[in-house]
Parts: sequence; C-alpha cells; structure tokens
Amino acid sequence: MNHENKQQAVRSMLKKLSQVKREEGGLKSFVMRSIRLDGSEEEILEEMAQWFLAVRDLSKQGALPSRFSLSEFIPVFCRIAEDKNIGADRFFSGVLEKMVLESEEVLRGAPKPSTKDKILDAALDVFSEKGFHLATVDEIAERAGVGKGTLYRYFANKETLFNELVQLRLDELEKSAMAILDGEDDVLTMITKYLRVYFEFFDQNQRLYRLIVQEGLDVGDQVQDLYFKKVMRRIPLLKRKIYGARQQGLLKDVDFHTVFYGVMGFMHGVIQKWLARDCSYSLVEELPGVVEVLFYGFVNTSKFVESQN
Amino acid sequence: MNHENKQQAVRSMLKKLSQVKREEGGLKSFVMRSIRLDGSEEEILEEMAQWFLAVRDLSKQGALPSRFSLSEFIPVFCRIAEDKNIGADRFFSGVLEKMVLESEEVLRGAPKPSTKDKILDAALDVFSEKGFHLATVDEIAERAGVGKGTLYRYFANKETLFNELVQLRLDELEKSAMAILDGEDDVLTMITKYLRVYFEFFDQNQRLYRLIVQEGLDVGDQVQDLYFKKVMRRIPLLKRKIYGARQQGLLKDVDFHTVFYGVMGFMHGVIQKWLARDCSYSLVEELPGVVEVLFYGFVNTSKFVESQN
Amino acid sequence: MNHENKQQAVRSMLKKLSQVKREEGGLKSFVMRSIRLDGSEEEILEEMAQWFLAVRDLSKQGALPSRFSLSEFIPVFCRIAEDKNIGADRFFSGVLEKMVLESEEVLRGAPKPSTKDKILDAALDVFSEKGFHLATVDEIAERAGVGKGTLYRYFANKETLFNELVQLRLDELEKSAMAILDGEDDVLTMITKYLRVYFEFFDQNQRLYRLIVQEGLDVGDQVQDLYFKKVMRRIPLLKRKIYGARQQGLLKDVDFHTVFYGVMGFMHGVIQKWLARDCSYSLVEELPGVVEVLFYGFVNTSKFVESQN
Amino acid sequence: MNHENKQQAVRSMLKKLSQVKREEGGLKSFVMRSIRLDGSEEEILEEMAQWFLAVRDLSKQGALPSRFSLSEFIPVFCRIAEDKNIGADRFFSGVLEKMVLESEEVLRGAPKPSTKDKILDAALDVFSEKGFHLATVDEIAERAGVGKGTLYRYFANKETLFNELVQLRLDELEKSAMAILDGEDDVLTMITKYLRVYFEFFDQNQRLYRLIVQEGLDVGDQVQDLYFKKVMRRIPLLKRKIYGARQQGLLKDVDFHTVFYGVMGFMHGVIQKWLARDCSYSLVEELPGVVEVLFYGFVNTSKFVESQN
DNA sequence: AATGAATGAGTTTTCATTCAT
DNA sequence: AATGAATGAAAACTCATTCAT
Repeated sequence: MNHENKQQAVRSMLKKLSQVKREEGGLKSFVMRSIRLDGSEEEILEEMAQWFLAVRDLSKQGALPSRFSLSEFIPVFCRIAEDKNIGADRFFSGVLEKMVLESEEVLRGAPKPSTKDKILDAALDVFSEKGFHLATVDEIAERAGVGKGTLYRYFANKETLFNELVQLRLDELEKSAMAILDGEDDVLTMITKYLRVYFEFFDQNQRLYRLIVQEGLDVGDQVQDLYFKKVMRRIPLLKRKIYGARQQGLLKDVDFHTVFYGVMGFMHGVIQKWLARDCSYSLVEELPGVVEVLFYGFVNTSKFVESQN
Repeated sequence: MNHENKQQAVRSMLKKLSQVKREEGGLKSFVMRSIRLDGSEEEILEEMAQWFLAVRDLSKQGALPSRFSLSEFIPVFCRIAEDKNIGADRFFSGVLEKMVLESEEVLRGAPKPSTKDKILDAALDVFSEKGFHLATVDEIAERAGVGKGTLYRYFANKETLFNELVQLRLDELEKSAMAILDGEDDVLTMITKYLRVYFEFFDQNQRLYRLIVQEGLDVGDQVQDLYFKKVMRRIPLLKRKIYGARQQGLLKDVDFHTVFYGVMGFMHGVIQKWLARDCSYSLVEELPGVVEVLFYGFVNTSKFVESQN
Repeated sequence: MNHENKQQAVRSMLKKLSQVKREEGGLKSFVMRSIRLDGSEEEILEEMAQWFLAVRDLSKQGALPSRFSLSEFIPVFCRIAEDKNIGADRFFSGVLEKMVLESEEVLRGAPKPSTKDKILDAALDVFSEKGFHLATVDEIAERAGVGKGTLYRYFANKETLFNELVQLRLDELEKSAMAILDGEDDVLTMITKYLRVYFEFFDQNQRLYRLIVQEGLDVGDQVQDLYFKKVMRRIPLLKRKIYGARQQGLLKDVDFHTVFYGVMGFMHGVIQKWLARDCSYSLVEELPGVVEVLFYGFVNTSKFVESQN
Repeated sequence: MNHENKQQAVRSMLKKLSQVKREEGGLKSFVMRSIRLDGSEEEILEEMAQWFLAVRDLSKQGALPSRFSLSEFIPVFCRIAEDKNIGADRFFSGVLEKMVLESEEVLRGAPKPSTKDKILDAALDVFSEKGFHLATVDEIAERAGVGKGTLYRYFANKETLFNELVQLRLDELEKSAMAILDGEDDVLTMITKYLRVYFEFFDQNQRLYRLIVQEGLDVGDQVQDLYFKKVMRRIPLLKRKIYGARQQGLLKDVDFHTVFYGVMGFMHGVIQKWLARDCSYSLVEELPGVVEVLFYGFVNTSKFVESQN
C-alpha cells in the first residue's frame, strides 16, 4: 500500500539517520560534497530534498558508516540557505515540501522492508556488535524502529530471534553449497568451488561470522548444532566423491574427518585474519593461496616436481 | 640441612616468590608487614624472615639501587638474637628455615587444595559448561563448596575470575610454545613441535578450549586479545625463521599471515572434531595426519596425476 | 477556537515546551521523530505538529540561524493537505490543535499522579524516615506501588533518585529566595523576608529538612554542596547590600560570613526545635522572636543595665 | 610489658606509615629535610634510625598528613646510602639494627595505647572521613592495626563502636559544660563561657563534629538523642538562671527554647563556616563576634545607646 | 586473647517478557 | 497490529559478623 510504503521508508530512514552522531564529522563532510548548489532557488530546494532522500538510500545500502538524524541536517540546510540568501525558514519549508513530494515518488518503486526484515537487520547489527548476551532486546527494537512488543509479535523470544536470524542466512549458504556438491565437477574443482562459496558468503555477511561461529555455543547449543549440521548434512555426498578420488590415488589416505574439520578450520583461520584486518580486502582474494596450501602444502617441493605452481 | 641445601632452597624460594607478584597485593602485603620484635621466639624468627624477603624482593624488582645479600644481614640478625636471648646460631638458621618454609607454603604448598584452587576448579567446570554469561557466581561458589563472599575474597569480580582462570593456563601454553620458538630446530621440526605442544596442551585441558577460543570475545575483548596476543608475540621470531626457510626455497611463497592463521585454524578444526568425538582419543594422535596435510597437502602428487590445475 | 486563541495557545505551549528540556531526551525524542505521511488523517496531523514543534524548538535553542514563524509553514501544510486530500483549512487547524494538545498532555497533564510522582513521593517518605543508606529501593518501589524495574525506568539509580528529589524542591526554595534578594527592599526587610521564605518552605516541606540538611554529606557530597552552593550563589548580592548598610552605620561591623553562617544556623536551630515538637505549630510563628533576637540580641538593653560587660 | 610495648609501637607505626601514598610527595619532601647527614657512618645510621622512629611519633601526634610505609623509606635510605658511599645493604641492615635497639629505648617511656584506644582512634578516623554507613569495619580494624575479630572483642558491633566513640567524647564536653552551669557566674558570663567551652571542644575534636551532628540520625536515633539529651539535661539549671535574669529585666522575654535552639544553631553555623575554611583558624576566635551578635544583635543601635560596644 | 578466612543475608541493578491501551 | 510502560525474577556484589585456630 502506498501510504504504508512511504511511512516505512521515511521512518526507517530517519530512524537510521538518528544515530550518526557518534561518527563525528562523518556526516557533515559527506553532506557538503556532491550537492550542486547553483541554479535557481527552486532547483536548490529540489537538490537538497533529493539529496536528503538519496542519503536514505545510501544508508540503507550500508554505504554510509551509520545513521543520520533530521536534526543533523537542519544546520546544514540553514547554512546553505544563508549562503544562498534564501530565508532560512522559507528554505526549510521548501525543502520539506519537496521531500514530501519526492518521497512519494521514490517510494513507489522501493520494495518496503517488512517489519520482520527490519527487526532481523537490526538484530544482526546488535548481535554482531555485542554478542548474544550483551545485546538487549530494547536496543534491537529501537534500531529496528519498532516497538518492543512488535518484536515479540514476530519472534517468540530473544533466542528464537537469534536462531532464526542465523538459520535464515545459513540456509542461503547451504543452498549454494548444495548446488556445488550436487554438481558433476571433479573433487578438487568441487572443493575449490566450495571454499569460494564460503568466502563469498562471509564476504557478503561479514558481521554474521562471529554470530555463527563464536556465539553459537551459548544459545542453547542449537545454533552450533545448526551450523555444523547444515554443513555436515551434505558430507556423505562429498565423502563418496572423495573416497572415489582416493581410490584413484588422487587424494592422500588421511582420515577424512580430520581433513574436513581441518580444512574448515583453515578457512576459519583465514577469516579470522581477514576480520583482524577489518575486512579491508575481499576474502575471495585469499582463495588461491588457501587452495595451494591445502592441496599441496606449504612446503616447497618444486625442486623436484615442476607441474605445480 | 647443610649449607648448600639452604642456598639451594633460598634460591628456589626467591625465584618462586618472584612469581607471586601477579597475585595483587601478594607481595605488597609482605612488604607492608611490620617487624614484630616481641612475642615468642618462633614469631620473631617468622617476622625477620618475612621482613628480609620483602627487602630482597624490592631489590629484585629493581626498586632498590643495589642488591642485598643475605650475609649482610647476618650481623643484624645476630644483634637481634643476642638481644632476644636466642642463640645467634639457632636464630640464624631459624630465620633461614622460616624463609624456606614460607615460600614452600605459599608456592608449592597445596597439600589440601587451597580455597582459591577450589574456586578456580569450580569456575572451570561451570564456565566451560555454560559459558561466561550463563555461568553464575552463585553456582561457582556452590560447586567450589565455599560461600559467595569467599569467592569475592579471592577474585574482584566474575570477569577477573574468568580472566585469571584462562590467563593462568594460557601462560603455561605460552611458555611451552616459547621454548620451542626459541629453540634451534629447523623450521619444519619447529612447526611440528609447536603443533604437538598445542595438541598436548588441549589434551590436558579439554574443557578449557571453549573458554579460551570461544568465549573470548565477550569478556571485554580481553581474553581473545590475550590469546592471540600471546600467540602472536612470538611471531616475529617464527617469521624470521620462515622467511629464512623461504629464501632457501624450503617453503612456498604464500602470504605468511594467511598460512599462519590458516594453520592455527586447521589445528582448531581438528580440535573441534576431537571435541565432537567427546575427546575420546588423544589429540596428539592427529599430529601425523595434520603435519602431512599442512606440509604437503592432501592431494596425492606422487603419481603425476594430470587432472589437476 | 478563534485565531487569537490559537496564537495564545501556541505561545503558551511553546513556553511550556521549553521547560521540558530537563527531562532528558524529552525534547530530543521529539526532534528525532520522523515524518509519517501515511496513515490516517489524524496521524498525519499529529506527525506534522510534532515535526514542526521540533524545528521550532531547535530554532529557539539558537541552533538555527533564524527563527521560524508558523506562517512560513502554512504553504507546506497546505500542499500536504492537498496531497492527502484533507481540506487545507481543516488540516491546518488540526495541526495547530495537535500542537496545543501535545503540550498540554506532556506538561500540564497530571490528572492522576504520574508514576514518577508516585515514586518521588514514596522516596521522600522512605528517605526521610530512614535516611539515604537505610532506605532500600525495594521499599520505595513498594510504597510507590510500582515494580522495582519501573523505578529504574525513571531514575538511573538510588542516588539519582535522591538527588533529583532534593534538587527539585531546592529549586523552588532557591527561586523564592532569589526573588527576595533581587528585590529593592532595605536590608533588614530583606533579611526578614528571607527568613520568612525559609520558614514557609520548611513548613511546607517538613520531611524534606533532614534529607537536605542532614543527609547531604554522604551522597557524594553533591547535595550538601548543592544546598550550600545554591544558597551561597546569591550571597554577593546580599553582601553588597549589607556592606552598604554597614557603611551607613546600620549594621555592626562583624565578619559577614560569621554572621551569615550564624544566622542560617540560628534558623536551623529553630527548625530543630520545631521538629522536636513534631511540627505541631507553624514555623512562621517563630519569625518575630527570631528577628528580634538576631537583630537586637537577647539581652534587654532598654533599661541601661550595668551588670553587663 | 616490654615486648608488647615494642611490638605495638612498631606495628602501629608501620601500619600508620602504610597509607601515605595518597598524599604524594608529602612524605618524600618531608623525609629529606631535617636530617643531619654528616658525621661518621655510625652517626648517620643512628640519625636515620632515630629519624625514622621520630616520624612515627609525629605521625601519632597527628602532625603528619597521613601514614607511612616502610617500603616508602627504603628508596630514601638507599639514596642516602649511595650518597654517603655506604653499601646500601650494610646501610640498610645498620639502620634496621639501630631501629630495633632504639625502639626499645623510646618505647619504654611511651604510654602504650591500649587496643581499645587504637580502635577508637581508627574509628574516629574512618567514620569522620566516610560517615557511618560508608565506613567499613575492615578499614577500621586495619587502620587500628588489629584483627577484625579483635575489634569485636571490644565492641559488640559497628553501631556500638560508633556510639561508644561519640559518647566518650561527649562525656568530656558534658563535664566541662556542667562545671560552668554549676558555677556561680551571672547569666551572660555563663553563656559566654558555655559557648567558649563548645568552641574549644570542637577546636580540639574537629573530626568529631560531623559524626555527632551530621551522622547522628541514622544510627538508630541513639546518638542524636544522646547529643541533645546530654546537652539538654542541664537545661533546667540554665533555665532557672535565665528566668531569674529575665525577671530582673536583663534578658528579653523571648521563648526560652526558641532562643536556646537558635543559639545552639548559631554556634553550629559558625562551626560550619570554620569547617568550610578547613579549620584553618581557631574556632575560639569567633567567640567575641558570636557573643556580640547573640547578645546585642547585628543591627547597630549605637547611635542612640553608648554603653555598648 | 587475637586473628582473619569464611559466610550469606541483604542490596542494588538489569532486562526479557507481558499486557493494557 | 503495534506499542512501550510496567514488571519481578535473577544476577552481581558488599560487608557486618562469626568462629576455628
């Protein structure tokens, strides 16, 4: 519905905008760039309104470090108004008007984030920042821009929220992983693809990592289970492939589970490094190195064997 | 007890004493203790011994410009002995004996598990069972068989208890790891030994694992930091060795940190498997397989297989 | 409601609104609220009213370079009204009405004693009965007829509750006292009035006395400080008056601070007597005697008695 | 007994010395003055030892801001030793020896403070610093240099300790006050003397003031009672005198109790001022001003009446 | 008599969850 | 459906008091 769309979009924007203060200067410097402030008064108003609305989208896409509050913008608007010699009050009400009209247009196309999605987004935010126990339902509800009661309409309790959050994403991962295991690639290609899917997933879901891997244990042992069960479910498939490869002499005869857990661990280690580097590069870049080491070890045997490298 | 024995005893005592520092106040309270020159002969001996130890330790800490030798104090002891009508000879050896016993009591002496140990044991129990947040001080105290207040006599708060618990064990691990890195082995031997030490450690401290590795993040980022910092501190040493080995063409030219984190992760993965098997076998048994894969990969290259790459 | 009425209403509303600031977040939350342009007509009116109030207030705070007049916004409101298919006329007056009601609700509206008031009342009860340390939060909550958690919704902790309780009343006293000191009376009249204000205040706030005067020291030195600082703040004014009077030979040349503290003490002494008599009479009745003694002493000099000195 | 004397003196000294750290620099600067560091090695040792012991006495007399720890002295000793080219260790043991001998001598004459007195002293310290509720029995025992259990041998509980502490001192005050009221002076002289006694008492017992006047209420209403009951007990005597004086026309006919409470309050007010000035002058100095105002008021009537002033 | 480790009742404070509006 | 004020169970932590040595 039109009205609801608008409401949700604007509200969520403002809510999100309402937390930028921490990152001082972040907003301000951003605000002043990239706005064309020439042209008629009308055009400036238009510009500002669109700009303000654009920020919302950026914010939603995660391209901005944090959220913004309307009040943050008011001084900016006023400075511009002063600069352009437009009465601050007229300027302001003009922008407001434009925003109202504009938002209507913009929102028509925007897929409204459902309440549930808003909550899940906020939950991921908070959980990954503070961990399960230190996160409070209050904060999640606040960040989601919904009432606490509403949250409880969608999730039976905090734990359920957490689990559903993780499970949801995990399902995506599983789906991708399954697709690979169900494929017809040879073992090594399959493993490489498998690793790539993992890296890509966490590349995309950075904050999820600690939730899944590091928080899992506390929350009633369910998530940890989940994580490993999902991962393990398709193992038989993999196992068969691997045993086949082994018999062809392609793979060494080391205990399958040891290697499996080890490889997963290796991958997690690399993710740790990546987290320690603040996710400043793409995880996938690590893939070649990882594959090289896991397949052929880190000892350089090339003096004798040339086919590698 | 002959003189050499005494010397030996004193030396070992002082060495051990110097490890007490951590226990906040432990040493300070020594220093603060007054010199009681009345009471029974026994008490005077005790008093002098402790006083001397306090001075000695200040000296060792570098708080004093010069080092004190026991022999310098002998005249003082004699004077006091005379004053107190205790045979100077008996007085002196008495003091020495007290000094030795004191240290023995404080450091070696866990004839019955001390209260602190009982608490630490119970804490390990509960923390590893429930995680930091779900563990309650009440339960730890109860399992330790002490009152809640007693627990707080020994640990300032829950967090301190947790950290001290982990740090204590971690120090052992670090010490072993350091010993290896400081050694003169070639790189591959060193890495093998390093992995062995890890496996042995967790073999011995099964329940500790999740505390150290999985709880770390919550508890004020301190433990996680600790864990990795401790491990990382010696990295430069390792790095140098590895770069050396690389230049000799012994190791591949894969990013050092990637491999390091990866190898640690591999190891953790194997530990996970072991935990999943309820620690039903010795972790060290995994070592050969782990080393084989990490060194030379899991691909069998011995047969010039073409399907790869 | 005619136009003047509205003007009047808005003015009084805004004035009252500006007093809300203390209630932390009270205003901020206004500002933070988003503009909802969907939902029922009623909701839109509400939304616009609140939004305007927020801007208005920023303006009043000096955060904006110019002041906004309501009239500037009228076109915007009209545009929105048009857009939403609400009669512009009805829309506007609706918004205005909401604005007035909003303020009424927030500020005047204590038809039933608010939760916060109930807590403050109970706190005064308990604190004055048992003192700060012996009063328990449990008892205060119980007497207020609210849950413990509710109390903590309104006051960050016990100390804050105490301070807010005292500070609130103290502000009244200070306001009255200031009014007198700022007046144009001659010194003696001023002092008399000052004493009267004090007596009247404690007549009205019997139980508060011990809290303010006798508990002060413990609670982080804040209240005691507060009490005296508030009282002292206006001293320079008084001092000037008194020095003037002194030069005219009206007052004796006794150290100002000695007399000031002494007079305050005298007053407190009389209050003590009154408390000892269970506040069974009006404190103000003591005023004439107090003034007589403080002004002219308790020695009867009217008869040229020689035995003195 | 000799031994006990020594023990107590040294121990109490060291205990007291053990708290100077707070007042930084306080000790160090003090330490370096007033020591003659010329003469033979023997003389220096002697000097240091005596000096160290002297500090104890100063400390006990309250002439030093706080307490000292032995360890604080060691660096000083060492610096001197170095400076004088005496082996630090020999120097140190020399001083120790001297101290032992010296303390024996010094202590023979010192009236040993009984355990109970030590506790009362410490209690006054702590209570007046922190107030009844914030003071802990632990700290009192520690500062008294006795075990907690010992404290409980002498006082049934914390409250009793507090009351006994206050009562003890109050008795002194009462005794002095009684002596005056029992005297044959005329009323005004008597009142003047009475006020003097009060001022002298609190001059001598600075820290006691807040205990008696400001803490009283909490501690089971007993102390407050005590204070006023003691003060009031002799009132009838005073009252009779005053009524007599009144009938002679010497005193004004203002309600006796009002004036009595008022005068006491005036006095307390002046004490407050004095406390606010950190007791930096003698309270008794205020007496003339206080008497002048109370007797004849602060209004200057001298234009008409010459007999005053 | 002296000690100080041990104790647990009693406090403050938090936060997931409910429910009237 | 949405809300957020109200709740109280549960947790951390303190400290006066006891009691075995």
